[in-house]
Amino acid sequence: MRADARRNYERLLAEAATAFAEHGADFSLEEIARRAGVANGTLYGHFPTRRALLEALLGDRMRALAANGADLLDHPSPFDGLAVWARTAMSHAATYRGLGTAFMQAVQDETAELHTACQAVLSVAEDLVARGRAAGAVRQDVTAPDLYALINAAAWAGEQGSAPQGERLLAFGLDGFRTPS
Amino acid sequence: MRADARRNYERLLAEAATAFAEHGADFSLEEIARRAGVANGTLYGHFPTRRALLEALLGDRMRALAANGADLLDHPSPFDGLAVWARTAMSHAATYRGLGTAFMQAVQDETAELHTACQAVLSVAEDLVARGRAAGAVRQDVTAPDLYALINAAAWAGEQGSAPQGERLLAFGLDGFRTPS
DNA sequence: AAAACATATCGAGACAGTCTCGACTTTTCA
DNA sequence: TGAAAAGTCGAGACTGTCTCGATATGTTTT
Repeated sequence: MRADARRNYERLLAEAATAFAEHGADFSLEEIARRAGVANGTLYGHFPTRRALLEALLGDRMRALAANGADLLDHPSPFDGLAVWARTAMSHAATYRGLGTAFMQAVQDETAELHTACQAVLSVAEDLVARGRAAGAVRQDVTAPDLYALINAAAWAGEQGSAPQGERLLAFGLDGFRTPS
Repeated sequence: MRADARRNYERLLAEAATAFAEHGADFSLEEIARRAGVANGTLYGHFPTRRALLEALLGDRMRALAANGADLLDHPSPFDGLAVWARTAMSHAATYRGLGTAFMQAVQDETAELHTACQAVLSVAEDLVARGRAAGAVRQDVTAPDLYALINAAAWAGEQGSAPQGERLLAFGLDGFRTPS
């Protein structure tokens, strides 16, 4: 990769990160290019789609999230392990406004840049849920997609209303996953 | 209201209803005007904003939903009354893709055309939740905004994934609202 | 150091959408 | 019938997405 290309690439990522954080994940790409001091064709050269840009920004963190979930399979309480991970995952999904939507779409769209990362997350969710079910702490009818949907829906609610509202929703949902005593 | 104006108004509403149902609530207004055989200025004359159009399409149903909730205050089981209403509310919010978002925003934005209708719905939610709490069927820390957020978040999840996924999320969330036994 | 090559960048332009506004047309009713 | 009121039209200003050929820049070779 040429030196100037690398420079522009980094600059674009940096501007995108702050713009998305402040204004949501559907902020104008044209404006991001402008802020990075680059023509918009250059932006599209590096990131053919908005999702490619998101993958570049979030891919590592998504993979870290999957790893973190794998670690929590050792947690003394299967239920708490799952709950802790779910809260972490939700705060990831709340990094930028609009991310929950992107994650829900990416997991279904094979061609999405984020697809692989989302699959990894879903697979960890499956492991955590399976462990909870096996331990009798989680209802038998709870599935990994349920957990994934809950996490993203709670993040979405947090974006729409207030962050605490999202957290409350997650907490109630997780309690709904519990085996009734 | 002039006869031709009324005709155009109705025609626009009809086209909007089918277009929104098929393509979601952010379908092009320009295209709706075209389908109604009217210039786009005419559409904007009748409905200054997209939300005004949504209010015209959904206002009555929202008010009916509030009335329905009031009736359910008589339900033999406070919890089931709330649950039945929540399911109805969710299927309302799933009428068009993108509606959950509109409802969440409308309840906060005083100037939104849907604001009053959403307030009415929220107020019924409050009554249903209060009754459940009083009967000991619903956790003391559950609030009307929690219920409203759950309904719309579940509708959102249904849009993103599949409708059954949305219903599952609602069911788990409602179970999370239950007083633990 | 300059030529030759590969790589990036630029920015105009095609396209779609939102929204406004002044010129024009239709309805209404006195 | 003919104003006045009411409504409609559609061009045009604006923002955004995305593409592509001309141009410029960095890198490698001689």
